[in-house]
Amino acid sequence: MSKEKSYVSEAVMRRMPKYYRYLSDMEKSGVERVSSKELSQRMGLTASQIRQDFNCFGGFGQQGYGYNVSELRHEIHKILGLHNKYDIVIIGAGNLGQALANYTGFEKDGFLAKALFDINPRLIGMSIRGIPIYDIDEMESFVRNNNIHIAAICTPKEKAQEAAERLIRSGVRGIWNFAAVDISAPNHVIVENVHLSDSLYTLSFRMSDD
Amino acid sequence: MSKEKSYVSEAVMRRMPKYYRYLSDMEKSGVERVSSKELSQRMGLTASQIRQDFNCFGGFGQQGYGYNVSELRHEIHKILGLHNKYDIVIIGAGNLGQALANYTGFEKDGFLAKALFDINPRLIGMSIRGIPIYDIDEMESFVRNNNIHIAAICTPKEKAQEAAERLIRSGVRGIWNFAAVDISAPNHVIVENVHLSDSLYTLSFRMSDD
DNA sequence: TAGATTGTTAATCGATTAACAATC
DNA sequence: TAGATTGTTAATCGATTAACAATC
Repeated sequence: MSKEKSYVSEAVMRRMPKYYRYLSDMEKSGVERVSSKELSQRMGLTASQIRQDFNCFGGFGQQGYGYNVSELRHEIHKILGLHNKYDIVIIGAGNLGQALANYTGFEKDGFLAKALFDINPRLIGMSIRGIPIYDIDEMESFVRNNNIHIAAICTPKEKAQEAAERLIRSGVRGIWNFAAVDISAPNHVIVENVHLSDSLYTLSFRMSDD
Repeated sequence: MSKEKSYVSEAVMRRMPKYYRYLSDMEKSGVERVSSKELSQRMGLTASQIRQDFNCFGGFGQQGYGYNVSELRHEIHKILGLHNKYDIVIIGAGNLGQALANYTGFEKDGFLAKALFDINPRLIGMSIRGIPIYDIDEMESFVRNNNIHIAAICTPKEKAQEAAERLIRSGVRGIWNFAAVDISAPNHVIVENVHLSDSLYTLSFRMSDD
C-alpha cells in the first residue's frame, strides 16, 4: 500500500505532525472515516493539498469513501517514525532542561529521557522524576554506553556547538536544539531547532505589523 | 530610508529573527560592515535572497560597500517591533510555565512577565523570580487592569482554547501558544505556536527517513 | 448503478535564484 | 576612475490549487 518514501519537501514534512494530531483527536472522539474535504475544513488546508500530501507516501484512501481515520493515523504514526523508541539525554539542567525532564507527555510516543548533564555542582547528583543529573564530564561515556539516539541541548548558546560536537562524536544522531544558535553538524546528524526567541520575535513582528 | 511595510511573506518573516541573531553576534564581535555575499556564507542562504529580503523593508545597504552591521541590526530590531515593550502573562504554572517565568533572557528584548495563573491551590500565592502566581479566576481582571498585551498559554491542551477566548475578551492581542492544539482566534489577534511535540515528531521523521 | 471521493495530471501561483544596470 | 556590491527586474524553480479520469 505504501510507496517508498523518496523525496518529501520540508513543507509537507512540517504538516505531518499536524495531521497526526488531528487524526489522533478524531480517532479518540470516535470518528471512523473522513474525506479530504472534511479534514481540510477542520484543519484549514485545502482538500487538494491534503490529498497531495498523503500521496507522497502512498494511497491511504479509497475512492468514494475517503480515509479510515484509525488506519490513516496509524500510517502517519509510522511515517513519523514513532514506532521507534528513542533514548534521550538532556544537556543543561536549567529551567528548560528540567521542564523537559519533568514533562511526561513524550514518553507515550517512545521518547525516553535517560539522564541530564550539567556543570553546576549543586545540581549534579540530584534527579528529576527519577532521571539523574550527572556531571557533564560523564556525558560522552554515558551516551556511548547507553546507546543514546537524541540529545536535547538546553545549554547557554555559547556552549551549544561544543556540546553538539562532543555528542555527535559519541554517537548521537539527532539533536533537539533549544539554544539560540544554529548548530552545524554533519549530514548524517539531524538537527531540529526550537528557537524560542525567534518565535517570540515573530510574534512581536506580527503584532506591530500595521 | 525605510519603505512602508506592505506585504511580507511568511517565509521572509521567519528569516528576520535569524538575521537579527547573526547581526547581533557580529556587532558584538566588532564586525563593522558585511556584504550580502559574506552574510550568505555565514548563514547558509544565497546573497540574492538576503538582498531580496531586506528590500521588502527598504534599502539598508550601499552599493560598493555592503551593509553597516550596527545600522542593519538596528533596522531589523525596529522591523521586529522590539522597540516596543510587551507585558506578558503566563497561563499555567506547570513545568513549562515556570521555566518561562524563570528565564530572564526575554527581558532585555522588552518582554516582561507580570504574572502566572493556575488552578492548582498549592501553586497559587507562590511566586517565581518575584512574579506572582494567581488563581486563574483573577486572570481576566488582571489582564484588563494591567493592560497585558501577550499571553503565553502553557496549559494542558484541553484548556487552551477556552483560556485563549477569555484572554482575548480581556484585551490580549498576542498569544504565544505552547499547548499542542491549534487555537482559533479573530484576525486582530496574533497566535504564534510553539508545538514542541510537532518539533520532536519532525526530528523522529527525519531520523528514520531512509 | 449513481454518487462520492480519491489519486494524479495540468495550471497557477509564489518564492528563490540569476542577471545586470545603477551607483557608491 | 575602477572595482565592488547593491537594488531590482527577469528567469527559474517548487509548491499549491484546480481539474478530472479512475474507481470504490
